[in-house]
Amino acid sequence: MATMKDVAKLAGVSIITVSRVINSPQLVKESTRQKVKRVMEETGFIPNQTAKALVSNQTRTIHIMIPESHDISDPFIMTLVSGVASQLSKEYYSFLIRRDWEFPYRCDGVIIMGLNLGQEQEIKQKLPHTPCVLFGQTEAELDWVDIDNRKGGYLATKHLIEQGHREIGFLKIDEPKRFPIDRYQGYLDALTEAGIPLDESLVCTVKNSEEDGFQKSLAFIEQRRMTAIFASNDATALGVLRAARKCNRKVPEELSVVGFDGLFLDQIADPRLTTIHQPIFEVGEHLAAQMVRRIELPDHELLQRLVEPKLVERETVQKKNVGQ
Amino acid sequence: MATMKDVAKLAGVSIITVSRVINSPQLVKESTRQKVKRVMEETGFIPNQTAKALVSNQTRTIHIMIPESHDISDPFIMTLVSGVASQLSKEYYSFLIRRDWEFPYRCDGVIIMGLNLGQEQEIKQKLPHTPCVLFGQTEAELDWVDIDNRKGGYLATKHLIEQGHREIGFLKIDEPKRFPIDRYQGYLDALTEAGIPLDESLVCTVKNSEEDGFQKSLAFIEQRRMTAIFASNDATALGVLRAARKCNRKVPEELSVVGFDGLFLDQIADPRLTTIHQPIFEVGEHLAAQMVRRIELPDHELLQRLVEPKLVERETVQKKNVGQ
DNA sequence: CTGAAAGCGCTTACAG
DNA sequence: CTGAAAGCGCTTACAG
Repeated sequence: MATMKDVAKLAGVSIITVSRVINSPQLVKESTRQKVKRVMEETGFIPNQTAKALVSNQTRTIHIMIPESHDISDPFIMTLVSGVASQLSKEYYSFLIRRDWEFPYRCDGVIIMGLNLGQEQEIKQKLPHTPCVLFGQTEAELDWVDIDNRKGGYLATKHLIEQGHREIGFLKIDEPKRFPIDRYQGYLDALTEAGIPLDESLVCTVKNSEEDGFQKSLAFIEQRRMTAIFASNDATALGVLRAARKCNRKVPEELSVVGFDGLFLDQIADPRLTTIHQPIFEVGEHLAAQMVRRIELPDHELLQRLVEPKLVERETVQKKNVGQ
Repeated sequence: MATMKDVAKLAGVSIITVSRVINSPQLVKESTRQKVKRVMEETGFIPNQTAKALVSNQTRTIHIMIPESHDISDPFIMTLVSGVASQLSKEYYSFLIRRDWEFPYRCDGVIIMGLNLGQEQEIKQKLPHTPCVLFGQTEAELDWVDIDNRKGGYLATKHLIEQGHREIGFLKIDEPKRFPIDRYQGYLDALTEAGIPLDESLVCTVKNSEEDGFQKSLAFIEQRRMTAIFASNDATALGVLRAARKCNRKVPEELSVVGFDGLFLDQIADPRLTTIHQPIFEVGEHLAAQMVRRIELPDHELLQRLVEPKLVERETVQKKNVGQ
């Protein structure tokens, strides 16, 4: 495999000139540049990035931090990872998945997901000299990409209101993260806009699972007289559908349901779930693009980007019946 | 960031001894080893892999070749990529996705998928000095991992036969790959075992799409008097379901259908599709594990592994009716 | 516009 | 059991 040394000798120039042709060609006289380029083609020269990395103290490798609590074979994670992989690869950065904070390898930057509220503050201590991009917005001075969860919550609730519903239950995910709060806020936004006062007895806190969605909404459905439920994600929405089946309340005729995620579960639900779709693959691409941006432009202003989710209408929402 | 030089000075040994403690500790006297290890901990020393890579001519980076004809956001590819990423990361190898054969970066090995029949022969010329692992079996002298497609085809057909079906249609994917042939062979195996002679008029060639599955099976369903169809993958099986709906043949009462893939489409089908599930995430893990194995043991014998698919029974197969 | 020289942080025969 | 020295293939002030 040809090295810069070989190319230099064949082109009758010094090794430095070859380096310049690659990294700052404008500094090299046209004719020498042509000559060097020709030799590079003839020899099939590929620069050794490892040597470059050593001298410039870069690795061209990104880590993506996925806490051990998340299953990598989950469709959400697979989609995010694929988006990151796709974009990084286009920019010729490689990456690997990291499951904890201790790690025996260096990298140029870390993409971080799954943080709890407040944990953002520790990031700078844990990774003092490493550029980071977070999946999830924060007040901290960090780069991030996030879904506009508040907008999503608003769209879901507004859709139900437009179908004539006024008694709309809300299942709030019980996790110390920001997204449940934002989705709840969006729910409030839509109610306020429509002049519907908040009935706190229609708001219920659930664990993030189909099972708890089922358990909680069982009691919930029987006690309250709501005509629609907005569940904070598709897993709990599936629980609602099961509970409705058990209570003999037909969906969507007697109960409308909207979920949030739109990755997979919405389509296997029976009936197909109307939901707010999060473009997670794109989020992964943005995370990667911002990571590379930050590495190559360390002094760039904060990179923070909100991605729009959108309503996907399927089979679980219907106009409120007159008798309902 | 501490270097080996710093550690050596603090431990009062030479830099070589530090290197030995890391790479071949058995060559170092117990007491010096302890001393060096302590200093490494105190200084939080992390070896610079880039420097190691340069001197040992390794990159600790793997490429995965996904031809441009494949969409990276397809669930099949996302699952495969995630399996590869997961396993490589455990072994501290990073990776990137490559879309063509020309590539300006070096790597320690290439995982290759999506090859057409016969293309395996060119691999060694295209990548003369790079270890490769293929997704897809071949006669060529190469490492590979594959789904046992013949076994899968056998399981699908046998399941239909056990339900009393004897006129079983087969949709053969029209691609210059090996898997359609293997699945067809499995179909023949099951027929032979049951003593059912092959009726070639029941075998139909289709493009790999829902649309062509629909078009071809339309005529197919009307002309023939088969009671069941085994489609070579879930996309074409969905086409069969649509065609059956159009011809007013109820599935599974009047027509049983089995697909192949079991990644996603099978669950969104209506009714839910009985299919042969391919464990693609695991295939990705095996590909990565074999890649690392080959790199670290270059003279190891050929690494070739067949992964078992399995039948997932859902709603599109029924016992053959007496009148059918 | 071009080049000689030092150095990035490791490993590896070779010597003792 | 331990160390001095060369070298992996690049980049980067510095000089001319």
